[in-house]
Amino acid sequence: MSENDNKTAQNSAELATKYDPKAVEAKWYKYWETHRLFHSEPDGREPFCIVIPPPNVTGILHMGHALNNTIQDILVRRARMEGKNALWVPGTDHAAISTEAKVVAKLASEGIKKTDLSREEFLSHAWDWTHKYGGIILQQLRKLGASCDWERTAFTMDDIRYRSVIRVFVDLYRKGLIYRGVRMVNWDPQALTALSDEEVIYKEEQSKLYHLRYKVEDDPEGRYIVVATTRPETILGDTAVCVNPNDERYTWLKGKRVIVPLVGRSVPIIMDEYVEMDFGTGCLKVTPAHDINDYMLGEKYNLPSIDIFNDNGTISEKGGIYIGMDRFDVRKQIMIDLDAKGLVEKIEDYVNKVGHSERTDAVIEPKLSTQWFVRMADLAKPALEGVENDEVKFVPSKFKNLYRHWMTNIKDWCISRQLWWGQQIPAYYLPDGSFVVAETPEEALDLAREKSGNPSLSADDIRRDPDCLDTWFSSWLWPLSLFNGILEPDNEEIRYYYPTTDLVTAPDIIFFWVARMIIAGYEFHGQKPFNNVYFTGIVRDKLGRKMSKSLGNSPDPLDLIDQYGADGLRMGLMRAAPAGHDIMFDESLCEQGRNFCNKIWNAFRLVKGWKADSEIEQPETAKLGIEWFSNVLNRTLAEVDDLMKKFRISEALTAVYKLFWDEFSSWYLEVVKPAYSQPIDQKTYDETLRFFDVLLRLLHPFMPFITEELWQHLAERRDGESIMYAQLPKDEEYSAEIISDFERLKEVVAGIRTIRLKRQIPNKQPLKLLVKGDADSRLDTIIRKMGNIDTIEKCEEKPATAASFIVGGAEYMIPLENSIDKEEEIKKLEAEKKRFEGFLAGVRKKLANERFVANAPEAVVALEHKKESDALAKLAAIETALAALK
RNA sequence: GGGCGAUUAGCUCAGCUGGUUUAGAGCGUCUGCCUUACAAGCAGAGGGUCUGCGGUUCGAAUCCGUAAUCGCCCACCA
Repeated sequence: MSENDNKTAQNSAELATKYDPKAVEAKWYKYWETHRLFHSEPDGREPFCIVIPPPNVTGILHMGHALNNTIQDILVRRARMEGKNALWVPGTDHAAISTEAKVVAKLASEGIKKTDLSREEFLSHAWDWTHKYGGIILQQLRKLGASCDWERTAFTMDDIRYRSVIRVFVDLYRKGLIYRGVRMVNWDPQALTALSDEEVIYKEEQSKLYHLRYKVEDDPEGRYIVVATTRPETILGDTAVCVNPNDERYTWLKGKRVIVPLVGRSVPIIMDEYVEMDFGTGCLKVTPAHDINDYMLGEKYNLPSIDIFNDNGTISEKGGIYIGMDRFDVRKQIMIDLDAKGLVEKIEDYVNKVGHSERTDAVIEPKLSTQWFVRMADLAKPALEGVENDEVKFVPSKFKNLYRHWMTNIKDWCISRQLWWGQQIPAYYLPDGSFVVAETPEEALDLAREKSGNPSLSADDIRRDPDCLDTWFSSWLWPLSLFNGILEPDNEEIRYYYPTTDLVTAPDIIFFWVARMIIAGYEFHGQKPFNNVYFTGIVRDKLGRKMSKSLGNSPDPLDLIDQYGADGLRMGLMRAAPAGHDIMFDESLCEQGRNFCNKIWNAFRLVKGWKADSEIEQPETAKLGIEWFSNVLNRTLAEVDDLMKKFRISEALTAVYKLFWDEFSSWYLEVVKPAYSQPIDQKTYDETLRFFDVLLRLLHPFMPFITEELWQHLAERRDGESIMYAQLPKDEEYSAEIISDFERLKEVVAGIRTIRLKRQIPNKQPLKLLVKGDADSRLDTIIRKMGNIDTIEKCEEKPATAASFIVGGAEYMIPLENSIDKEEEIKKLEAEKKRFEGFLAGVRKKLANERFVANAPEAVVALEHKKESDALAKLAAIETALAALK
């Protein structure tokens, strides 16, 4: 490959006028990979490490991934170029619920029911599925340019990670931090499993508040009370009605019983202050089996609990009626039946929040069941402290509040899932119903024999818990388990790479994952898992809506790469993505990125097209241009360094963007550019290539492909070398004065160009420039070149027909043959005069204020004085210009 | 119900230890250019008084308070 490319590099005329990412990206990615340039092993250098937030193994790349992984890649690539031993570890997550759901659906389409399969058979289908679809997303990450060390690709269910999870479970159990118990849990009737609190998403929904009549038992007057509920189907499980004891409307009910409609069950009236008197009717039906609050009331008053639902959300035998019907169908039917009996008082519109499963979106059913839990309160303490004292730094820091709130109100974590796809809980039940917890079946048997006092117990006598662990129970170990830090806590890799450097993730998994990793880090390794957490924003569409499959508003990142190139997509995403702020994504952002690639490409074509000649003397313009640009370059290097340290990545990219486009292309290249088909002097040529080299290095973390491509055209290199390892210059000095002098020059040139535009003077026609007043002539040669000025002269009297503009304290004039529009000139000058008079008045007001002069720092006062004198000079120039006109 | 964040140009956003010229960028708009690196481009122009009100300060887009609007997170009100 290099032979061919080097040939094209010899002659830029062969480079296309447009950059074509397709031809370049695949080639370089392969080059990087085959030369193992992403690979890292422990050595003497300072480590820099990021672990990828493992995407769902069967998932595909979406915009959130694109953003998140671009940021990680930028950080890793930059670290490499700073001389660090940079490692980015990739991997995927087994995503228990969603993968199992996909496999179940696939089997169903083949007419196979999960219940007909053994656990082993099902798992073999699941592994087939994982191997077939797994890792697609990792291929997609390659398209994005992600410089992951693929040799280290891990999976939350592979051997090391599986065993790590089991070891941790046993460890926590033995520490008394894992327990098994009956609790009200969030049940997903579609996935048929319990969920943790974090996996429930509450959505506001338009629903109804049904007012139902419950007859008072044996009441001679035939009175009834009205109960308000959003879930009439649950009356099948009612075991009481509750009112507030202070509610005078209902004191007559004390000690009475009411009849549950349709089912005809007699239930007691209980009195508890939990009931709000002013909500609904003030009467609350109590269904201990299907509502967390009712459950607590049931416990308190010793009420029976009737579980009227099957696991799949249909009515169970215990419901008595509607057996086998779906809960939502029952809701409709029961209202018809109640209405027929005259038991419906009224139906109101009502907005309430309904819990949905994060994975399946099914409406969650609160359900009593036996599950495994992690006791969190003590585990959370060191993790809370670590973030509070910035040992783990959050960027932006506002997420500390969120974290603190969650950590200080942390609930026990329900970790068992009624699934097969995942790490099976290592608990083994004895014939008597008690259990032991152990890493292996052998160990479990030993423990069981010991516990039962029966040495003849065999493996067949003990039964392993069929449930699996929550996926997050494996991903919370990720920064440790990737380096085998759980099974071998003192190995070389974990010692070298842990704690990792940065974690990049979206804020919506701060509790699911980030908080728990921090907890796990302190608990299982005595150390934080990472130094910094960078929270990205959420990618939204132009209208601010979250991107989602159902809305169809999410572009496919691969399509975008196809259209704009990976660099274009990366650039577009990053320009709009400050930390922690959601980004309103618009394809025009990618267009900008693509255009920028093209700009770089064409700047390169220009430079490579020059013929250098060592016989030619370096012109003054080039000398001055080089002096100026190297200062601007150094200033930007420092600026970018500072911004990157603060994770202000989009600002850093903006700085680089402007440096390349505005300063380098629009000014520097134009200043040093030789006349058409003329050779350039060797010195300027070499300097320009040097600048280009530094610019490419600076750009590389953001735009890896085009920079690698051009870097290889720039200079000869050996096979296996890459810009990836070219080092960034650091701590270069610059002069602010040289830069500001050039800024003034830009104003002068812009002034000349404006006059040309307004007067319709072609750029080709050379002009004469007259200068009146105090002006530095050091950069005059550049003014000549950039403004196409043939002579610059000092002058005292303004010619009658000269158009003019003012920069600093000097007036610049272009004598014109045809007369000028006096009125317009005067108007313009008057406006400018007014502006500066206002400005001057402000400055003088400050300076006249004794307290300002006394209190403000010296430098600030000096600056005000400088502003004053500058404004005075400018005003004087304006005045003389006006006088000359009038 | 609690908490957090936002409100700056037509749009999307910078401006994060108060003073760097009475606010910057990109996109869009307007004007003139196919000037042999780039029309995916070049050269220019216009456009905001920083959501309202009050305060602190010599000085406020920046700090404090308050109101309004929007967004997010958390919470067991049927």
